[in-house]
Amino acid sequence: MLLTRASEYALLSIDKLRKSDRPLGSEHLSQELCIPKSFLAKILQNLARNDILESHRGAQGGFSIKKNLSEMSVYEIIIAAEGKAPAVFDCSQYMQTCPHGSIGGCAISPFLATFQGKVDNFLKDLTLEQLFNEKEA
Amino acid sequence: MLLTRASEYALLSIDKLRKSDRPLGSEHLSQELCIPKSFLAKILQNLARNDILESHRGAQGGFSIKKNLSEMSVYEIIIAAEGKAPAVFDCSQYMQTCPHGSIGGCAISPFLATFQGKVDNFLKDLTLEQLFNEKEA
DNA sequence: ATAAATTAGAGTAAAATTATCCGATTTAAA
DNA sequence: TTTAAATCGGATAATTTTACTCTAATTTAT
Repeated sequence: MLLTRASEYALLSIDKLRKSDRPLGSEHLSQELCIPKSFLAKILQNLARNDILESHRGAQGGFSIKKNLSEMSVYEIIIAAEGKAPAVFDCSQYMQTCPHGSIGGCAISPFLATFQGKVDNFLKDLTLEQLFNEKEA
Repeated sequence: MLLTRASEYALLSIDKLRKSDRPLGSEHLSQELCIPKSFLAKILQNLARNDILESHRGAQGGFSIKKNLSEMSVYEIIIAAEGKAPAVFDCSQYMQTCPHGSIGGCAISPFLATFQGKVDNFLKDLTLEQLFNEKEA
């Protein structure tokens, strides 16, 4: 409900790209990471469309990192990779059908909205630099 | 990959139970919350098995809250409701099949483990009391 | 006793994710 | 300017996960 493989593949690709001084193609990345090529290509395209990566078409093309890692939050990677904001719960589907309305949506159960907000803040504050550079405990 | 409706239903049920002075049955909760009865019953059972709720069998039975809200973390609710710890990514599936091993598991891509750890800490530090009582901004 | 309620597990249906395919377009380099 | 490398995009198929159902047994207050 929150993160799928698209985000995982995105992070793994970015990790490879940040270590490379030249653009890497989806073919190359898919082989090294053992990710289906066409699927990865689509994810990389999404990242490029959201200004996280830069795409270089044509021969010797590929993708390279566009922004500084410290300026990239996990939150925006997820949005780009999955095509939508990470939703903890789908808290809008009930309103119409539930007569009592006691479950209905984050508006009526505000603590769900509180939860979502806390998750959002957590993901927005978490930069890629933190992920990649942090020493393990 | 992280949270499903089971967790959502668990939280909504707990919110109802905390406001009631007597046990509420799965039938009652399912109607008020518009959640399928059999499905909810299973979730409540799991919560009871993990000492989050107390089950009262027989006539006039139902479920009641066992612990103090300030002692319950969202993390343990999730584990009880979903039957397993919340995994950000399934970072162990590659090792065997990927010849390069460059993706393989959190051990080889330690930043995935870092990410998982940060999410775990976030969820463990978040108590139900915080969720239910916090004023919205 | 009886009715209300939990307990348990297997099985099914629906939805989302993951992946593939194919052709078109772009572009660097020979 | 030809060629090959690479991205792009839409449709669709396969797989996995989630969500839910059904049936039946067990427990227990009244």
